Amino acid sequence: MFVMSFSDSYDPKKFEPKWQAYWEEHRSFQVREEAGKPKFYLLEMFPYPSGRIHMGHVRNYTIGDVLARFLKMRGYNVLHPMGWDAFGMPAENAAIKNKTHPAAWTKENIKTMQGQLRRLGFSYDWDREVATCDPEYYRWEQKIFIEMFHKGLAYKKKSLVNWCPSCQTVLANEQVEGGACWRCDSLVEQKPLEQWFLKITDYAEELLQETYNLKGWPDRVLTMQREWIGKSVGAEVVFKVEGSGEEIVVFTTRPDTLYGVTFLSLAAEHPLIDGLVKDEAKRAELEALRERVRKIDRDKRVADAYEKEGVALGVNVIHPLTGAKVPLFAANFVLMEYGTGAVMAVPAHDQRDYDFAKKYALPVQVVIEPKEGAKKPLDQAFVDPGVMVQSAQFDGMGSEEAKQAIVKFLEQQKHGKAKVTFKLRDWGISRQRYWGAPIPIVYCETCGAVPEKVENLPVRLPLDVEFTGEGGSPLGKIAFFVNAPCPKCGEPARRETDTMDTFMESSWYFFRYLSPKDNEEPFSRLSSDYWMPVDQYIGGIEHAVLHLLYSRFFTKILRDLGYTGVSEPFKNLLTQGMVIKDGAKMSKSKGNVVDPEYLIDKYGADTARLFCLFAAPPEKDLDWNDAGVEGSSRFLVRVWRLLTELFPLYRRRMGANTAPKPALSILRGVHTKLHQTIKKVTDDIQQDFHFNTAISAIMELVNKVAEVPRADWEGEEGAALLSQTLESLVLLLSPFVPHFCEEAWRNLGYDGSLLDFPWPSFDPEATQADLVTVVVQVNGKLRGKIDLPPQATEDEVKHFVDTDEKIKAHLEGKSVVKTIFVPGKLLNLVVK
RNA sequence: GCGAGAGUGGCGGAAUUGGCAGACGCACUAGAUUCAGGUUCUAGCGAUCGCAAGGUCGUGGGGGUUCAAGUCCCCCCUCUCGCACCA
Repeated sequence: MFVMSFSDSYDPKKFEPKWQAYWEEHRSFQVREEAGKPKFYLLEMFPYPSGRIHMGHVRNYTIGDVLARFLKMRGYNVLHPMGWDAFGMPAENAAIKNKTHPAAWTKENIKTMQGQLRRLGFSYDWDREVATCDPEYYRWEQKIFIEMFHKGLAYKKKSLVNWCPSCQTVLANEQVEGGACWRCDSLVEQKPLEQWFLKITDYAEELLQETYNLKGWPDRVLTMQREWIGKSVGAEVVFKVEGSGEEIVVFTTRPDTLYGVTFLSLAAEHPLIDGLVKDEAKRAELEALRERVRKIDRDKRVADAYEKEGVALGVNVIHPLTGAKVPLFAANFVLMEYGTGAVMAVPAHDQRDYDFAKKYALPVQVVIEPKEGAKKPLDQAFVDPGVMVQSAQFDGMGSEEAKQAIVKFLEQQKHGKAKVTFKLRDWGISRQRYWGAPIPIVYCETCGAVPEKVENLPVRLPLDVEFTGEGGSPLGKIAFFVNAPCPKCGEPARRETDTMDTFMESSWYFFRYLSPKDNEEPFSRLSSDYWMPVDQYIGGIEHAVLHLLYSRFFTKILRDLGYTGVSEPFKNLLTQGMVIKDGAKMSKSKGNVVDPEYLIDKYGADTARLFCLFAAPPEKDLDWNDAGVEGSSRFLVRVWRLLTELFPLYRRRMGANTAPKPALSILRGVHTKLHQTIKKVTDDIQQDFHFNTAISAIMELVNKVAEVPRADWEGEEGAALLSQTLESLVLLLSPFVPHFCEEAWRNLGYDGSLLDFPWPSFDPEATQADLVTVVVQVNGKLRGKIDLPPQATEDEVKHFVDTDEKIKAHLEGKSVVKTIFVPGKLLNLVVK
């Protein structure tokens, strides 16, 4: 039924589609829970269906595919799903521009991109495919939202929010980068709006603590998350305003400096200011300050670029411990969003306060001195720990120790308390856009905001909508959507017209893959208990604090709602580098895009895959190089030709994993190299994903095999080794270039797929070469080399040295004072 | 400014515990095959001195430890990324 032959030249077009169809028909990558096998959940970040696959996708998914295939051959039950992050703004923009519908546009793109992924031969279980715009997907998100609402984890609040004027919608804090929109780079404005929020701050401490247990994540991602969460331990201190009942609460991380407070600074927008300042001239001055602060916001704040300035409010506050009167200022460097929007100023021990005090000639009161004695005069703030001075009963205490002591004292005196502050804010998830999952809430005159009944879910996004491109969500204009009965009292009410942030969908899609067709619940607990957590997650670094933080948060929510037993979704994370060409990230605007489909057409999918893997290790940026692609293609042609040439000598399964070490020296070399290569490829794949070195090791093996004269393969020993070598070679290459290897495997005479064969194994003893090069150095400089058995002794190497004229020349007239011998490596003679 | 990472031929990149720097590939050069080009094959390919044998230098710069440093320590420079007045 098949021909044992390598008669044809390498022509990927002829067999790549055939093998894709084979895997499909045989459901080669379909998996289910199996008790007998170790499980491995391998996940790559699912794409936004923008229209076409780009090189970044090819790289990301090829990296994942190598692992998936490798692990499958090593006996793991590998879950490797794929889906679509299908809601989002580009669909809406395209709809307006091209007079189409976001749903149609998205569906079309998914179809195209799915075809492209298939053409690359990725090993997905397509039966688990998920598209987040499917009502059967977002239905469960709505249910989870409602459960969060009931637990007080989803709530509505009016506040200043980030508004992108170009996207015409609100952005979460995580989605503002340097004051600009993460998607379109427009400058973000602040706008007061009523919005739905998720209480991620309830999980701030756990999200932070767990970062210390995520051993399989890159440090830099964990650091970014920790900084984003931004925990500060300190205290709140209450200052009474002189001549008024008002109190001002400040947050400080330096309670040890409390006796050094010489004034107080409020944020320009602090709500107490208006009540405290009656003077018209002062009010005008304040207004000018606020205007400048707003402008700074717009121009992106750069710490050093703006001088500290402020307005004296003409009001004093009372120091809670000393009773001293200290003046109150509004200052441009105090942020309303952080802490309490009010700061106690200690110029001696905080550089900002010091700068401010110098400018306005305010007193500087030292309360901590360095252990080695005070430096006078102070020309900048002293911010290090030291010894307490001028601090009443705390004098002489170490400042670190005094932090706690002073907080304790404040608590006793009821002037303050210990306090922990986070930079992390609650996650605003309302979006004033159409193409997203509806927020399942109905507003009723009498009952207020009421969640939709769970049995009525999904709240479907209406598809019959006009796209005009004019501001605002079109949902508000659709009467049959907006008008809904109150789920509680049944009276006519109005539906929420905002949709959910699309990061909601991507925060739990990896759970939905576990039972994607479940119509009882979001996903089954059983499948989650079997598959979760994701063993290896692969994707771009750009989601370090967005998607990856939200997903961690959602997982904890799902745990607390009883859906899963895991607290962290991703055990190991690999962040792959970008694809660079001509010094810049590939992008349409730069005009340096290479279309993957063009590559497949020209060279075949295997070449495209091979180049992505060979050009750089996964975590580094990949520098695109058209000539390099040629090289990868050439390598495959070369291997194919080698197989074709050697095929007549090949005898199937003759020494498949047992070929003994031959007597002939050149074959012994191949035998050693083969075992070394199996070891190296295996280690490189599973230890650090360094596929580039794995591939170069295979290239070396191929070079070695090609050097052997044909006649040397002909005896029994040679044939056994040839059998093992060729079969191992094909199996070792198969995770990287699967179509090539399946076809080669078949040509070698096998029916079916090589996926059913085990990964080659090696004999550690056989990796040891007969001879190793021992280096001879004189005074650390290389003077000679000799090939000797690895166990050669120092005396044997010295004996060689005595017979080598070149080395002897360097020893002429000198005496050896010391020798260093590293067996199998080198001999270093130190002479005088 | 703070934090993290990186700096190795013309290029992408390799180098267990410190032990032959430059694996593998690309580009390039010469030759062979073909002869229209391409493909393929052989050889060369860090710099420098030398006819050669061979020598000297060489992993951003400077110092140090060591028999031996790309690798360890100290100082400096450059680049990339992240954070950016967070009290």
